[in-house]
Amino acid sequence: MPSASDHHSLYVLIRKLESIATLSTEERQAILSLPAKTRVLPPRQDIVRDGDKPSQCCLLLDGWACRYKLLSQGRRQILSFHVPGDIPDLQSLHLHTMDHSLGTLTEATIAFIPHESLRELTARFPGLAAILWRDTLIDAAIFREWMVGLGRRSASERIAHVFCEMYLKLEAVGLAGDHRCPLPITQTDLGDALGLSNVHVNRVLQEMRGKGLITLRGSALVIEAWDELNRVSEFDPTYLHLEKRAAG
Amino acid sequence: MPSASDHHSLYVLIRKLESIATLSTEERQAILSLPAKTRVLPPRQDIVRDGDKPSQCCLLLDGWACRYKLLSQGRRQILSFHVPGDIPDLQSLHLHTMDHSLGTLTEATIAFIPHESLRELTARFPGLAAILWRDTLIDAAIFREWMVGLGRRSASERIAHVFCEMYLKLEAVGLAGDHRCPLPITQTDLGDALGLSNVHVNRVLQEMRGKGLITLRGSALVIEAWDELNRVSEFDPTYLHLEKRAAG
DNA sequence: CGGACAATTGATCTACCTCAAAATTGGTGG
DNA sequence: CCACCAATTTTGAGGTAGATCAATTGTCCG
Repeated sequence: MPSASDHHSLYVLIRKLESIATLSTEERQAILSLPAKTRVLPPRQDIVRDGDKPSQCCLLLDGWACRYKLLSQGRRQILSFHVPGDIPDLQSLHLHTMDHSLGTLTEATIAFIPHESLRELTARFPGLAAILWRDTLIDAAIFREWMVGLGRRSASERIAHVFCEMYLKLEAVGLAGDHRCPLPITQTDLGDALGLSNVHVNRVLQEMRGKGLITLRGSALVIEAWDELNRVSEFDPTYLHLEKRAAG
Repeated sequence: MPSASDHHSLYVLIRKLESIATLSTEERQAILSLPAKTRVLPPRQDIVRDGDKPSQCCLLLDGWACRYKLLSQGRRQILSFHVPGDIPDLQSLHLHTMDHSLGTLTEATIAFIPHESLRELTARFPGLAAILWRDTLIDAAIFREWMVGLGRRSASERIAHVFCEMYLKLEAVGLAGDHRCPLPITQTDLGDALGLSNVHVNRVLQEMRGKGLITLRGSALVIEAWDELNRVSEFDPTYLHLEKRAAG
C-alpha cells in the first residue's frame, strides 16, 4: 500500500534508516520535512574533497558514490561504496574537516541537506540522533570488516566477501533481490577498494565465473552460489547490523 | 595547579575527551559522577568477545588494549590499539551485538560503566552525546586511514605511519612527549595490525633502525627523525581530528 | 638458573604486481 | 543500422614484496 511519502525524494532516507532501526511516525514526518537542494552529477565527479569544510550533508537519491583517499604515484584507496539512501558524509556533522574525498561512480542524484537542519532535527528528536549515530557506527563496522579483508584475506576471499556485503546492503533497502544486484563499477574501482590491481581482479573474477559462483556482465551481478560464496569468504552479516528487510 | 579531579580515576576520560573537544564545567562534573566498577586484567585477556551483547562500556584506565577479529587458520586482524582514556567499545551503546573482540595487550586497569548510566548522561547532556558521537567518528576516521595503509602502503610506510599516529594520540593525552612514547606490543601484534608477518615486521624495523629513523627497545619507541618519518609515510594528522594538546 | 616468550636469521616460495598490447563493450552520431 | 571512439576488459610475460617454515638467539623474570 504505497503512501504519498513513497513519491517524496527523501523517502529513500526513511527506507535506509528503517533498514537499521525503527522510526516513529513523527520521526518519519520530521525527515520528510528536511530542506534539500537536489542536483544531478555526472559519473566520476567529486562531491566533497579531502580538506573541505562542508556545511551540508549529501544524501544519495540515485546512483552510486564512493569515498576514497589518494596517495602519491596515483595510488587510490576506496573506503566505501554508497547506494541510494546513504548519507556518505554524515560524519561531517561532527568532524569539521574532510579527511577523505567523496565522488560519484555513476551519474548520481544528490540531495544536499544543511548541517543546521540536521542539528535542529537531532536536537528535537534525540531518538533520531541516536539512529544517525548508529548509522555512522555501522559505517565504522563495515570499515572494520574491510580492514580484515585488506589485511588478512586472499584476493578471492575479499572479492567474494564484498559481493555478499553489497548484495545484502542493497537488498535491505529494496534495491536487490533473488541474489541479483546492480554493480555499476569497473574492475579498477573494485581493485582500489580491495587493495588489488585491476589485472588481478580480472583474473579472480574469471576464476569465480569458471567455478559457477557468479555471473557478472555489464553492471549486473548474479550470485549463483550464495552459500558457497559465504563459506569461502567466511561472510557473517552480523557486522551490517541490519534490523529487518525493507518491504520493497 | 592540580585539582581534586586529577586524582579521580575517571579523570583520564576527561583528559581524553578534552583532546578532541571542549567540555563545560557541568559536563566534567557529570562525567566524574559516572558509576564505574574497576578491575585489573592480566595481559592478553579478552574483555568482550565477538558475538557478545554487552550492557556496559569499558573505559581503559591504565595499560593497552586492542580490538581484533579472528579468521580461520589462526589469521588475526587487529583493528585498533587503545590507550588510557579510550572507551574501545563505545559503539556497543548503539550496536547491540559485538562484531569483533576486545582484549588487553598489557596488564590493564579497566572501569566498567553501565550503558544505562551513559544513556542518562547523553540524555541530560546533548553536548556530551555529540562529543561521544564525535569520538566514535574519529575512531572511524582512524579505521579509514588504516584501510589506506593496508590496501595501498608498503610495509615500511605502514609501520612508519602507525608510529606517527600512536605518538600523536599518546601525546594528545599527555602520555608521550619529546618524540618518545611507550609501545608495549610485540612485533607479532604490530604485524597483525598492519597485515604483515612478524618476520617481515622485524626486518623492516631493523632497516628503520639502521637508517636512524627510530630507536625501539623493550617497550619504548623513540622517533629519531620525525619529519622524515612523516614524509616517507605521507602522514597527515588531520584524520586524528585533535583539538588541542593536553596540559599534561 | 631455568623457562617462556619474543626477536632474529636464513632459505625458499608464491600471490600478486607491473607493463604492454590486444580484444571487447557500450554508447554516439551519421 | 552501422561505423567509430573511448573506456573497459582481457591476455601474456616477467618481476618482487612479502609470506612461510624452521632454527637460533636474546631477554625478562620468578
